[in-house]
Amino acid sequence: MVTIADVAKHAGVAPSTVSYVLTGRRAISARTRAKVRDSIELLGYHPHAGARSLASNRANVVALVLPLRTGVNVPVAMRFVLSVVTAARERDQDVLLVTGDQGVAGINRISGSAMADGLVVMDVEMHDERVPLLRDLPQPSVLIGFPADATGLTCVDLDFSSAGTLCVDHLADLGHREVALLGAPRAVYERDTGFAHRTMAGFTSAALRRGIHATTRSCESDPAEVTRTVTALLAERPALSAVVVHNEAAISPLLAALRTEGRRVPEDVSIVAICPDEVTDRVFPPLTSVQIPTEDLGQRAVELLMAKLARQGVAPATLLTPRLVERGSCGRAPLPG
Amino acid sequence: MVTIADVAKHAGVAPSTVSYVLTGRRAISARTRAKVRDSIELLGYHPHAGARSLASNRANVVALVLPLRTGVNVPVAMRFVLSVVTAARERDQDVLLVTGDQGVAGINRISGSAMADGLVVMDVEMHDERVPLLRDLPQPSVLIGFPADATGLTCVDLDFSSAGTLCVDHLADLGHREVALLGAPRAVYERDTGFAHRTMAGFTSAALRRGIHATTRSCESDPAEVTRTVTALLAERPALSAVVVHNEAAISPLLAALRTEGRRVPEDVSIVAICPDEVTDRVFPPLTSVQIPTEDLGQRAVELLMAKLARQGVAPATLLTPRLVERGSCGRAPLPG
DNA sequence: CCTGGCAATCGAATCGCTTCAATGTGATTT
DNA sequence: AAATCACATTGAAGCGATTCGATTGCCAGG
Repeated sequence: MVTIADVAKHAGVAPSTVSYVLTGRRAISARTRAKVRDSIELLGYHPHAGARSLASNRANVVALVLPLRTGVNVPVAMRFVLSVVTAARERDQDVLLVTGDQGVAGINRISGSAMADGLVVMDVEMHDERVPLLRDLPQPSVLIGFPADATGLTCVDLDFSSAGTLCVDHLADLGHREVALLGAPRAVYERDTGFAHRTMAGFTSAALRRGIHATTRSCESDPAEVTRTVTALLAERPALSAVVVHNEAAISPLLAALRTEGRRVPEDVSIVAICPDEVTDRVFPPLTSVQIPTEDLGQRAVELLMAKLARQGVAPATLLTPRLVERGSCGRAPLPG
Repeated sequence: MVTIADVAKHAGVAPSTVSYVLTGRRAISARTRAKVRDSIELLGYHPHAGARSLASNRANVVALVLPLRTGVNVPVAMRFVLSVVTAARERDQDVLLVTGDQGVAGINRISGSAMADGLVVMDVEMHDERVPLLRDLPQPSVLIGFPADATGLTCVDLDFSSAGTLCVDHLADLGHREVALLGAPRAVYERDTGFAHRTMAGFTSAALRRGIHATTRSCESDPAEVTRTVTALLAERPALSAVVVHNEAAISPLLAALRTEGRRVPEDVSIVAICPDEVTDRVFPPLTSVQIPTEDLGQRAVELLMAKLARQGVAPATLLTPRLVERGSCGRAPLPG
């Protein structure tokens, strides 16, 4: 193994000088810097991560805590993971993957052993057992999603309440008088997941304000279940003219079910999806949607974490404003009767 | 931070004794062991990962190299990731996630800095630029998938060639005379991915041997594209009575397209899927399938890696035998005409 | 010519753990 | 009672980086 001493010897300088060239924490003359860089290149030197972390108290590793619970949409979760990894790498951090079942014990282990300098925590529930723990961890953390009590934490999320509102307003503006929300699987609501509840709250309160009728339904990811749910919904609410779908796995089956029932989109039923952009494009017809900016959220989370690591103050809450993109799956409400 | 010295003082022993209790590398009396364990518990001690890795040359970290290329099915990839993480944790290893774009540079960095003791490499191509690199890395590695030249490497995979054969034999036994393979997206073949080619080879050679007609088609993941591909296929091959689908994303759209075309499963068309079990259950009708044992593969990969780390010899190639599970999507071939 | 100040570089201590040679301690054998 | 042995434990030397105070060389100002 090539050590810093080898590089130093080869370049004819002291080890500390090599270190300063690498970290840039002290001024080093251009000549020396070049010499050292050359030696590093030539010898193929990589600093030993363990040694570095021991000496500097910085591991240059971010832990990504990802409890893949039932009901979470895996491709969407993966988009977050990718954006976090990408953003982290841009800042010279590596990513340690801590998955669900490890839970609180996993966080304790990672934190206690100083494997990571900070944590990004995904899939946060309203009453998450990890939250009190994160609050008094020595390492900083950023949550993607909001728990019920976010004091002392840094959280990032889309403003799902506004997203719900935005959908209703869009549909109400088009004259719809009766709308429905096809939500996440039941399990997601039952464990009190913020984004699901908040969307629903925004949705129903906006409907109230606009004086239109709103139905909400949880919806499993199994296509057969979706079909059943949709069919039942259409039967129960004959005047229903628009559906907001906040469940990536339900989108295709929903469209198929409507086709089977002979309802055209958007002539008979308007649809707004709340999901990442990539999903809406993979489907026919393309859906008007409120975008979930996974890329952006992951990146923000890492940015905030880095800021906290640099002991800069950061906003405790970052709520991204939702944007509705029209793609033609919404039309004016059909005349009653 | 609680250090090993603190624990030692608290337990009234030498630091080295604490270390030996932790690693079990030397006999320590039951009494001392208990004392030390208590102190560890009481003080909430976690060994500093960096210090440990520096002193012992072992990071207790496995790097998972996951280039999420276009065409790979994300949920399936995630199943592998989960099984690797789970298996790793059972062996007290953590998992560092190295994603695609980092490629060769990423592997060099991880290896050079001794961040990980070994690598699990996914999504291996036939002519993968990472392969020669892995061959002379100081750290051991295990590939999930086979490159063209696997000498000097340890690889794990399902025997996809047999899987292709198995499907054809099953269908031929049922009297089918003309079958088709709906494969991975074109990009996957173009970059010479082993599993896709091998399935195809097994499929076509078995068809040849059984004297039945075989068509093969690559197939994009976009549902609209799938529909197009299927429709064209049915038009071109009017006598086609069975389809083998080796593309998770194509399954639902395929079934939908057949329904649209008025072909019943299995009365008019028999279907065999090659995919993880979870996929076949989420679909109606349940599909007869050759299972891709993601769980098993991930676990094997980690097992092999651990064996290599322990300097035990391991088989260079592990090919799991495919199993076909009947679920009722295959029937006897309809009589011609 | 000496001094003060600045920039660049060096040397040594330090981080927390593992490991190995050495030591202590009874029990067993001679 | 001395010698031997196995077992349990200790002390000190690293592992490879960072970091801080000290040192060097050089130039401007007096």
